[in-house]
Amino acid sequence: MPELPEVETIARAIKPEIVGKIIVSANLLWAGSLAVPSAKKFIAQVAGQKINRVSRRAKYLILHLQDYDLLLHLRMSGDILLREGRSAPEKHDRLVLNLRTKNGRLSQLAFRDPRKFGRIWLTENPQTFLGKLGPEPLEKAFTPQWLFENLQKKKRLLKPLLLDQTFIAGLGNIYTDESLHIAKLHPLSHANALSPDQARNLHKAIQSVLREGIRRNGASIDWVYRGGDFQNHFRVYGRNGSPCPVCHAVIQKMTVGQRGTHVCPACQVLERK
DNA sequence: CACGTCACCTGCGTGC
DNA sequence: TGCACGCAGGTGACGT
Repeated sequence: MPELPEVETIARAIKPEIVGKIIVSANLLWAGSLAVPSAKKFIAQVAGQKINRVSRRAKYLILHLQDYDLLLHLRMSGDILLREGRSAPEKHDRLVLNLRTKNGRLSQLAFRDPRKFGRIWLTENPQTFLGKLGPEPLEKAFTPQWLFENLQKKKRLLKPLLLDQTFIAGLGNIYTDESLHIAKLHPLSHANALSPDQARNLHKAIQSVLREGIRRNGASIDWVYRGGDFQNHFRVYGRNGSPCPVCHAVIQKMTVGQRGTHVCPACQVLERK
């Protein structure tokens, strides 16, 4: 489930539930989920740490602890679940943090990840792992001007570029397809061929679709469910064979950079350069 | 630098 | 019902 709006939804949901609590202990059920440090160090270092703050950067969820930052990346199938009290780990739990409030109330934070692609970092230097990310698309540094200038510098195909987290941070397959459709741009366009107007439209589309995703609490598809409903408002993603909501042409599915890609052949015309 | 390919994993829907 | 297959919201390591 995890693109920017989904991770943001999770961050907002768990923040009031876990800030101020103490991580009493950690139960690491799949060591492969741990990027850094070693399992032994992780368990020792995380124990006793208070959760001071929760934030998000790109698709990373960040728990700011007393002495470390705990970074969680959900990749394709990860999720975060909170449980009251103490219960046995569930089938796809990869890490469970046992929490306690000052007055002794117990709860758990579970990192659930069926496909085991997700990763966890416990570090004093988060910039080591977050430093190469591009701008946050909903923050000030991401302006139409910035987008145009930086598209000009890239020869790459538009969709793979938008998926590149070092270019812009937070877009994934769904929100990229949706953005391109709103901006009436073809995923196979060359980045440096966009006009200032097209760049401005793309900028606006990216921001509006991410805001819509957040407003709808993200998209919940397949067996991963978080209560969001953006999946009911997709314009093109997963809608191949259905009519375009704008012009009613039949939406087509193609492959771009090994990713399923959805376009309206009438709205998104590939200009040959 | 840009691009393609593969690897990492499990689960679900489809079609035979 | 069983089974093979294709596909999935992401990224990183290669090779050309």
